[in-house]
Amino acid sequence: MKIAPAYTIKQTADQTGVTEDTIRYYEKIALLPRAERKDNGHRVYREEDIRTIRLLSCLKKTGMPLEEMRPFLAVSADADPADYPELVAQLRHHRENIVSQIASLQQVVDFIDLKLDEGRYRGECPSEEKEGTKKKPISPMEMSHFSVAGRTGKP
Amino acid sequence: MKIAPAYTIKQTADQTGVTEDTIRYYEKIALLPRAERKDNGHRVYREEDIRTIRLLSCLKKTGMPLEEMRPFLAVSADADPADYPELVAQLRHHRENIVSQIASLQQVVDFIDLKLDEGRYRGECPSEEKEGTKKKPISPMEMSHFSVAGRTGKP
DNA sequence: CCTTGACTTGGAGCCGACTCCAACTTTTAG
DNA sequence: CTAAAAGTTGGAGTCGGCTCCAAGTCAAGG
Repeated sequence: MKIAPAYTIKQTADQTGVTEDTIRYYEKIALLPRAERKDNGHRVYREEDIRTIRLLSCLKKTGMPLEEMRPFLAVSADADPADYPELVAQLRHHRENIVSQIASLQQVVDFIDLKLDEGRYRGECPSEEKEGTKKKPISPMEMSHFSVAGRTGKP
Repeated sequence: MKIAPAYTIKQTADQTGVTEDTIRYYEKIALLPRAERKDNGHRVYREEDIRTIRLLSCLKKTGMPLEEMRPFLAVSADADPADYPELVAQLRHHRENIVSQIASLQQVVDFIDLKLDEGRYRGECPSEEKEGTKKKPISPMEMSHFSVAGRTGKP
């Protein structure tokens, strides 16, 4: 039998980058299962809990609302996903979302790169083309957004 | 001179997937520049505006707070980024964030795939291993999160 | 024995981002 | 001429996600 290392809420907070308050909050709304307690009532966390919290934190960074994280926890927790076909569907659905989010993000990165490069070798010629006229035929990878009105409400 | 197509706020909302209310709200907080008006006071949007709104929407999906989007608008709007070194720094900073977000998301996708596969060819043997025991040595690409306690508070 | 510190709880308050509303004007259709 | 549709404004309300108390418990140190 090996000793399972245990952590206080503070240590857990430090390790995950999620505040104690937030961890308690997640437990309150049952996003996290009720943590095991010591005799004195203090919460005890294990490695797995920390991994879960990190997963939540990671999902959160991607803008996912807490409610949508529940399916992940269900799978993460114990479940054999195959037991819950509905859950599997949800997961697949989320996978799609995330994949398309990655695409979105990649576009934003491209956008930034484009803008940064653009600035780099365009030596401040007084461009006065009024509006909407593309200044330069940019790479085939334009894809979507960017480049907007000249009317920015500047004096 | 070619005719620049113009859109109502409703059309704009439809095209961007952002509600009219939200568009007005963005204008109110000056996240969008004050839209041009017709004689009757109605807002008029152009292609560029629509692109901008889509960019906002895209950034929002990634969980970015509205305030952090302002630099993007500045660049998107008119600016030669090179003129504003501070802005360039911000952009680079955001680029980093986004790249690491992509990595996070990729991990989540891997996580899902792993879980889905796991379920696929594990044919429902009555697993009763109590807790935390990894059921199977999984791929070298474990990387981070997932797999959590068996204590999920389920009846 | 008393303080300090790390924890507990319940609940209040806060901020960001909408979302909804009432009151109003204008345009279009019948 | 009236009514419906689509817009305007300012402001209030809502909701998610924390964040911050106050009051209390317990454990160890001086």
